[in-house]
Amino acid sequence: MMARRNDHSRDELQQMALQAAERLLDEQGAEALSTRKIAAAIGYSVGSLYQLFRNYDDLCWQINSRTLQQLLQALAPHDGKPPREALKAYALGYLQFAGQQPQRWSLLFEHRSPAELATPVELDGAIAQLFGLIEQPLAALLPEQPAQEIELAARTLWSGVHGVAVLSSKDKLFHADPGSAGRMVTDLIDRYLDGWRG
Amino acid sequence: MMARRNDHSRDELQQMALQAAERLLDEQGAEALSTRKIAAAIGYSVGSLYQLFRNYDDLCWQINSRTLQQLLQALAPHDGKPPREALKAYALGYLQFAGQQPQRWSLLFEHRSPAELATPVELDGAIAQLFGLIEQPLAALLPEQPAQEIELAARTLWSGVHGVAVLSSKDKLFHADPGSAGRMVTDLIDRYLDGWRG
DNA sequence: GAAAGATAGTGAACAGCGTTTAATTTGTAA
DNA sequence: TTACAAATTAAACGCTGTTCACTATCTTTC
Repeated sequence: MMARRNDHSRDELQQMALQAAERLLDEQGAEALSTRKIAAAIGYSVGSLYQLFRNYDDLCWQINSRTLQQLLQALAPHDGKPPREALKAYALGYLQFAGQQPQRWSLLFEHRSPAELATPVELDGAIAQLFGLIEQPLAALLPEQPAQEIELAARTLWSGVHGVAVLSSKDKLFHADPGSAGRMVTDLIDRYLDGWRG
Repeated sequence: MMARRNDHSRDELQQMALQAAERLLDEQGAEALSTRKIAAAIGYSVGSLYQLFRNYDDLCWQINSRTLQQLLQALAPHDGKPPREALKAYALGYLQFAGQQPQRWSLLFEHRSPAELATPVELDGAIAQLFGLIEQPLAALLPEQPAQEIELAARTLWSGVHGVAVLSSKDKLFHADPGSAGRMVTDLIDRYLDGWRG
């Protein structure tokens, strides 16, 4: 009744585990995630999980990598818009994603790994990709600025949007109005961009 | 050789525990914090800790409350400055604090408690206090704006600064220049404020 | 001062966690 | 059919937060 070798390939098993983990994450939060629960959810023992993932942090990173891909996909449709609208649409999409996927968002930005384990390059790359997305409309809006200035402005502006998303997702903005976060990011973008005109 | 009732009062013990916890936190990170280590550090057993704190989250919240007080104290000296300088000084102080106390900062903003446990009012109050600190110079800079608008602008601007601090403390800004975070927050404040002139 | 009561303090226990490993089952190849 | 290799498991280790019966200590009362 145990040890079925050809039921699923390694990759299939990996996908099954990640999906089960994401389900648990969504339903019970990051605190409740555990290797044993994930293993039980796919009908395997804990030890088998360790043939698919190097350790628990590796598993979390793979979830985060998928989350980041989904986030980038959610932002993609706003590609062709006029620069300022594109920036606002990215920001609102960012906010919306954080609001709709609170647990995955939380795992993405709050998962602490032991200091000695470095975050995988793949994850960092996706974040860099996100910054790159912002640079394009920003460069269009500030044509006289050198690339380096655009780079810094993109990071500045997007850090700001990220900050709103973070505090908003934790209900730390102290504003009863649920739409205030949206107004805040569009306001931030408008003011910041207008500030460059002077 | 055990059970010394009059060596320390309840309050003394509580302070000892919090100090020991902060020391462990600073030296080994939030991951390494544990009730047993804290108890051992003050020469008591685990069970005794539970007479001082309702649970581990309560202990973390008390650490966070102290951290927040220290942060507010670090910002206090910039009270009297001209509005725009005050805002920048607050922002730089915020950044500096995050950089100098990375572990406490991390615990403050990333400690996840089981969802059913609500964050204590005391903590929320300190965050509200922080927002209030920003509203003053902002109101001076935008005298024609109604109080509600100032409130929202303070949250917007400070969320932005917070975002820079968060990404900066995690080295997710991808900027070799270590001073770039400082330039980013002052840039953010300047542009945002200038944006209001139009 | 002795007895009684209250409480600070203990340490073992429980259930859970991530992780490793010896042993076993399975599929494949000789 | 036998031998080998790989997948899978169960048990174990050391850790975690938390609880609880028990003991040692102090305080109060007689």
